[in-house]
Amino acid sequence: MPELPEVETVRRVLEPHLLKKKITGVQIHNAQVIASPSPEQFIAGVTGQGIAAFTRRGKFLRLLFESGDSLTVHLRMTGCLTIEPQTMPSEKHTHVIFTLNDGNELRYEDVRRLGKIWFAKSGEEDVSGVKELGMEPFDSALNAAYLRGKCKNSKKPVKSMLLDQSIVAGIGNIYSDEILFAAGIRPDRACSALTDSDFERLAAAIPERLNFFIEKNAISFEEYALSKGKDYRNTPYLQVYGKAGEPCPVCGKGLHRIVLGGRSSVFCPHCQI
DNA sequence: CCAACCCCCTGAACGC
DNA sequence: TGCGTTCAGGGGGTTG
Repeated sequence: MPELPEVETVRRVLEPHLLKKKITGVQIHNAQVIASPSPEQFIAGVTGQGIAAFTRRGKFLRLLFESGDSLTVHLRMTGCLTIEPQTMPSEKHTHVIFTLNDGNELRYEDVRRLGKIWFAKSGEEDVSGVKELGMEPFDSALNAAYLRGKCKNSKKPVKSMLLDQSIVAGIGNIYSDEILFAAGIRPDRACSALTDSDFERLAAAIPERLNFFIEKNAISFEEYALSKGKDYRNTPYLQVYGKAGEPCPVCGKGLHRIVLGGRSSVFCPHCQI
């Protein structure tokens, strides 16, 4: 379930092994994960490209090529990227393989095939959805005033606001619960009912919590490779997500679970107001 | 404008 | 043992 901290972990782990490498070939085992263009155009476009940068925006990853063309990946629920020697057999759910010029392969694996990959020529309109994203959580302009401006006329629950990628990019169901717990705000509070103090605590909790989990996720390339890119090590540090019925780590009273917008939400009715 | 649903898709967990 | 149901949820879509 990659959200921003997991996606950033993938970026940090793989970046040194991708920069200045060249993609010499592409195999598509399942064209379903190629969002655009056609598989034929995708292979023709990606083959021969030199990798200049590996970046993240929200939950999207992007390989920027020296030509200015780019490859954008969204892992959704179960997607993962690995770099493995060409000699290592690929997994059952490996859908796309990019051959690198150093004897390795960049592989995209995705059990549920919900993830997507886009190739775009330089200057071509971006259809991946990246350009619709809101502010990065670590942007200094993400402050109480920004959130208040997005919220003042909305009766939506604050949790739905956090999950809205066009407001803040990168937060999913796990970290929205963790952020709201840290900020002491109930997930079902209406946005328009939040006070200035609530917005201050929320604006502080967003980068603080995400950065905390990025740091807890720190992993070496070797460990990452051993776990096939599936080992995220921050779950022991979760305070409320998935812990309905368990005692609140602060007050000891039972954590509650409600459903908001079809999403399971766990919170402490005593600590979160 | 919004909420409430469906869809994609598989595997784990659970009830009988 | 095995079969059916439910749940997990990111993001796009449709309907009321």
